[in-house]
Amino acid sequence: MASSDGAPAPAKARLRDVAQEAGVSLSTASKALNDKAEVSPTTRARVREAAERLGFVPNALVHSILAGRSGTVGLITNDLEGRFSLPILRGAEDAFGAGQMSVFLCNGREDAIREQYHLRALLSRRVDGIIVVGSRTNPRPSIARRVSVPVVYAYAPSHDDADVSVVVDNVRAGEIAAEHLVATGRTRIAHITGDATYTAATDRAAGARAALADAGLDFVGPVRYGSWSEAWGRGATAAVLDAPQPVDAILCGSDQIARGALDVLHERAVRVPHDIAVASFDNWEPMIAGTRPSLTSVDMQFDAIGRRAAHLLFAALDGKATPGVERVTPRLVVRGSTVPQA
Amino acid sequence: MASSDGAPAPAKARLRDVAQEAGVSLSTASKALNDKAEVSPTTRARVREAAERLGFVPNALVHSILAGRSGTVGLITNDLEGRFSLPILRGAEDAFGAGQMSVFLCNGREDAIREQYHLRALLSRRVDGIIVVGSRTNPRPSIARRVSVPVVYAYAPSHDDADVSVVVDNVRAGEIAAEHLVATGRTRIAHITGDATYTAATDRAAGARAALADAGLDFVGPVRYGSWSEAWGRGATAAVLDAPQPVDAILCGSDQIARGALDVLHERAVRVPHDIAVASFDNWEPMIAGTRPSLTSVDMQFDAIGRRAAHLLFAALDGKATPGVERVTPRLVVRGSTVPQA
DNA sequence: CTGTTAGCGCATTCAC
DNA sequence: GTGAATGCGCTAACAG
Repeated sequence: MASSDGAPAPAKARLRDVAQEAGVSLSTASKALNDKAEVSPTTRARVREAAERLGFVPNALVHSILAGRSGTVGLITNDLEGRFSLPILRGAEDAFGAGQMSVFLCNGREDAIREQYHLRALLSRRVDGIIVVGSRTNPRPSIARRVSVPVVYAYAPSHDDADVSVVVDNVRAGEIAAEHLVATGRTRIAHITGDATYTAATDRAAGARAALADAGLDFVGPVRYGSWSEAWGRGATAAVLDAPQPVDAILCGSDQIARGALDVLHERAVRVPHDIAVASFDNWEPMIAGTRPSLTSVDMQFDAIGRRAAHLLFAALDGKATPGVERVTPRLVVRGSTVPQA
Repeated sequence: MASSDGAPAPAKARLRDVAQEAGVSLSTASKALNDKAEVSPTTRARVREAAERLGFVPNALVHSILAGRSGTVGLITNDLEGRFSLPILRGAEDAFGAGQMSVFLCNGREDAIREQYHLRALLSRRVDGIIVVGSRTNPRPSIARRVSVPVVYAYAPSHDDADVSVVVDNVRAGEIAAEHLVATGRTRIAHITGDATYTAATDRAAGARAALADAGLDFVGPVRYGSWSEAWGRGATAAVLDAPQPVDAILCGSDQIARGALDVLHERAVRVPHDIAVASFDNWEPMIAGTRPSLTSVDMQFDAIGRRAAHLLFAALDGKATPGVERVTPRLVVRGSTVPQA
């Protein structure tokens, strides 16, 4: 098992054993370990020591039954790679306070049956609440009508307005990106983005367009919807460059699309950002890290989503549910693809 | 909360409530729901129906206490992005059988204190076992000497030979990659890889060198250790091309390094794979997806590691622990960077 | 200050 | 067939 030395058999010690070892009664031992009531310091010390010696770890299962709260939450994800889930989990862990709340992570894999299966297991384990993380930003079906614990939807909102959801404000993301391009003097901006069936694509485009309108501008050419791939970034960028109207900036729907764009610009000896600036969305570190120049990108603040989801779950536990969709504001990270760097 | 319709208050139903609703005693209800002993079909049906109506979900906490096994395992990860953890979790979920076993995922964040904290929480929740996922392949300290449940180390092995570990066979990975290059007719192979303090770098290099030796070959030039970045891939590739000895293949320590290499080769109008073949390690989909040509890479089989870890944990639960390090064989994925594609 | 008792929700003996 | 009784590990009221 765990130890190589012939350590004392790691049989789980019970409070009873501790009490016996310390020569006190069950309840005294309990009080001593829980800093309860009046227990003489000597006794307390003796109990503590006994517990230490026996490697006593209180049984949280029992405590959960007694308290009616388990101190656990379920996180149901549908995101295979963990691209969103892990950062969100991190944020949630932070908000919960490490060790206070433990998280059951289960992967629904986009399969409703599987999700139901996991849901049942979570309820059976008496989680205090559930966070559902979607795989895309589109609204998703509510998890179940009769769930006995609060549910918070993260990243992908629930279809049902009565549910509690936290999402990235993609419209705002679009605005932020466009405002930045305008602020750095760009006026002829093309937009290449992903699949139009993703609200992430349409929302960002709408936000950007609105921000441009505020500056008396509009996109040059149509919004070029395609796929979230580098290949599409390359293809669409070539089309943009070959179009009659010149551009001085390309806003890309994702870092991967932007990589494709940079590739083609480099190939055609277009200087970035001097001739054409490039900005994108996601700020996905591994994608960003290697680009030349480094990529200005709008960060989606997954950690913040996780933290807010945890907070909203807490609030719901206290009966203070806040139905509706909360939007987290993304954050622009400026790098060399829009502003020349030292 | 969860439901928008005025669904019946989702107060958790207890077995007692079901029994009452069905007009039977507690134990009869229990037997009926657990397909136990002799209960008249009519009674059983009546109980079932009552349970359904009340949305009864058995309390697994109680069952865990009674059975002495909780049906949960802890997964302690140190991998911030979930790059390894999530695929490993997936594999483990598969091996456990969805819903049978629930997984507590906690993030140690490379912080021993934090890890201990989580460990304590897991033990308190009476997990049946623990899987520890490292952030790099280097051996890591054993989690604790006196842990009362089996522990399996995944990805990064434990320092302690008495522990149970499952890792990728990086030496084999190196061999596989080199064998492939040799099999496709390459004889002058350079190797660019990451930080030499990572065993992943040194093991792969050693494996590749051994395979080359079997073919009467050796690397052209020194193994170029650096960092796991595209920038290093670019820099080192330039150095390789500028060196006096010509090469016909570059083996890269990671997909990111390979991206950097492809970049420079493309820039210098070197044809891949015609003039120089490129192969790498990790087979990380998002990194691979956009390259031109697509990248031949050795897949690290994280799912398999997760599955094996789960199996080993099961075995240990049955008292059949298998101390030592088990190595999972990686798998070559051939693409256009080594073999011209249709 | 310390010990005794009841009971959390359920499965599992046993009697009836 | 069915139901009342014991107990899992622990804490919260009570007594002493």
